[in-house]
Amino acid sequence: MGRAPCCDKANVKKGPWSPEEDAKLKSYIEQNGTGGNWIALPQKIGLKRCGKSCRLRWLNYLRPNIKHGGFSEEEDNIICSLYISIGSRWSIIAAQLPGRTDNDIKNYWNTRLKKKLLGKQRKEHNHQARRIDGLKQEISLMMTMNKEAVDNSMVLSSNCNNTETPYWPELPVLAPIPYSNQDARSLNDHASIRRLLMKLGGRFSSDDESIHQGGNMEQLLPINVMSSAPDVTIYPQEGAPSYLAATSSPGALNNPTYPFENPQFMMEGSGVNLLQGHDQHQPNHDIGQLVGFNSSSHGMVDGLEFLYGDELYNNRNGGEGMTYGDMLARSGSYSVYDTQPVADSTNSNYDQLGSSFDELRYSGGVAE
DNA sequence: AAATCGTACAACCGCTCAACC
DNA sequence: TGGTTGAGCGGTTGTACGATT
Repeated sequence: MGRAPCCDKANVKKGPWSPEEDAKLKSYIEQNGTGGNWIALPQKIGLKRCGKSCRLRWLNYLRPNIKHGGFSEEEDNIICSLYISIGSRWSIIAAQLPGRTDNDIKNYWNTRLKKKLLGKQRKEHNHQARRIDGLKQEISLMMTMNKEAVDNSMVLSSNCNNTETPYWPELPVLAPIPYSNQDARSLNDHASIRRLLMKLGGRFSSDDESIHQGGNMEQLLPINVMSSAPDVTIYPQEGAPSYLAATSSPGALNNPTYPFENPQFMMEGSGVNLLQGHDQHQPNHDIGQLVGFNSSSHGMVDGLEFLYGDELYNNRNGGEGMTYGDMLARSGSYSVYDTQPVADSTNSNYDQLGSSFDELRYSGGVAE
């Protein structure tokens, strides 16, 4: 039994709005406001439209000071930055861009910005494939370097459109970030894009994917992470949900108030590693030992085909064994993890672990 | 010139949340 | 306290239009 429809679908007009309809709606709202009831509004003004449709039309098109198209570089950067930080919460992103609507930004992201980044990513992948050997040496070198040296080797750019280096937008996130189950749902769907953004030059940590897959960080096996670059760790304030803990982007290092002006958060300074487990002194293991890449039980890399290239993706689907370490090496990304071994990939915790590792500890950004 | 394809954007759908009764 | 309802949100679809074949 579904919920009752918000209006009589049979007597409601759908499709594009006519100028007459626009004029009716606009003039009424400008004179009387919405009256706090969108459902009743169309009847009041004699429009054969659903109230939801009226609301959308007003918010996305008729409202004063709405801008359409012509996104600036700065707006691109803000969108990228916020997407990395909070995912596809378009309404929050829109709140940071005066005159832009969530729908507009969503469309812009899906039709242009995402493709722009994907195109760049493909270029990078081809380039990186040629330096795999060197990369492996680089990884072991990096592991022995002190933190400052590693940090210096990271090329961080504030420009999304920079085609020469991986980028990480350095713009501050200004919005308070409310969180809800609904938010978690939406975050899941764009995880692969965020991975792309991470790979393009930054690091990102989030446990949201594990949450909406039914996971609970406290239920997971201890996971320890030793990141090779300084991070800022955000701790939820007492009383805030534990899943609010997140590691900021390197861009945050430039902004002492990053990432959220949100009383739910407190922040410890740079150079603090993300420690999600209990024992931070475990030896480092290749995560490939932990997460077999030929498992069919979990879509750990679903959606990553564009990130790692078709060949890689096909290998995985073809059942060829490939470790996560291999994947990292081939993709030109690397990470240094502390983990607890998992004996069996069919373990019931596997799904949770896979997604959690994937989200929590993916890091990228190899300096050219 | 017609058909096909790709892109951009408007609009719709279904869901969650919160207010209200 | 539980049910109902409207608002708001994000994902998806539909369509117009320009580019390409």
